[in-house]
Amino acid sequence: MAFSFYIRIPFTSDGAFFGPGVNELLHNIDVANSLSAAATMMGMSYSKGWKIIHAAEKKLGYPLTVKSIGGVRGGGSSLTGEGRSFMERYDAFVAESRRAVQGCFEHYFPEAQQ
Amino acid sequence: MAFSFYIRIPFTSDGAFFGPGVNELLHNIDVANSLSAAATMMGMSYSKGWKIIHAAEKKLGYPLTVKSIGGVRGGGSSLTGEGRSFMERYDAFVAESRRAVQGCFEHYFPEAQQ
DNA sequence: CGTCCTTATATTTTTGAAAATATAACGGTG
DNA sequence: CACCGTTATATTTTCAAAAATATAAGGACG
Repeated sequence: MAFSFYIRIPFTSDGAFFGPGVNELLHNIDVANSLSAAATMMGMSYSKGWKIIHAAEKKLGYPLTVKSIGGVRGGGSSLTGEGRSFMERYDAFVAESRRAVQGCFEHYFPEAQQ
Repeated sequence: MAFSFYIRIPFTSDGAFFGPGVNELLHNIDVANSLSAAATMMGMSYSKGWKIIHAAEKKLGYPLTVKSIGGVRGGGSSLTGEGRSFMERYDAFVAESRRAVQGCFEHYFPEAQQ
């Protein structure tokens, strides 16, 4: 018996805006330089990916990605400095939190280990 | 800006079986001695409450509640020793985990504090 | 200037979860 | 023995979230 562990960062009380979904999108945008490709990589429709990024940027008040339309290869997306920073900090935050929670879990549910 | 924090404990990879919902149900059953009343207390239909408890007990392989049908006041539900233990340990697990995650969050997202 | 592939939305369709409803059994109590 | 409020389920209905589809615009490039 293991445990699953999700963290989302809501801006206000009206819902989460940053979680594993946005984070994975940012990672994929960083390698593909394309939101379209990033979404496809994770089996997500472009329109959903766009909505997620759009909502996160709106809540944060600053862009996570820079976009271009038209031109070579039709355009593309890449991370802003703030976008990369947010992604990296989110990664570290989740990894560290996970270690702590895993420790708590093993303490309180010893019968669950294997 | 705050963060939200959910922990669920899945038995296998096929989904969570114990989370805040079951936990709150157990707490309410403990004060009301009734699953019906417990569900109502949290704006949940009886049938949904029953399904949640039923699924958790099935996954765990032992009962969290003892039920009686008919008799005084129509019957009722109360916690088994294992049910109370699980609930108490879940409470402690979540509280301790939350403190740790809050610390991580403040470290990585200092701009989010107030 | 027509072709590509992308971003950017709006709109429609699908689907899966939640809610509501229905029915039965049970057993003290008046 | 009828009543009441509960557990126990199965079935139907509602509804909101997700997915799919559609349409437009942009700009390098051949």
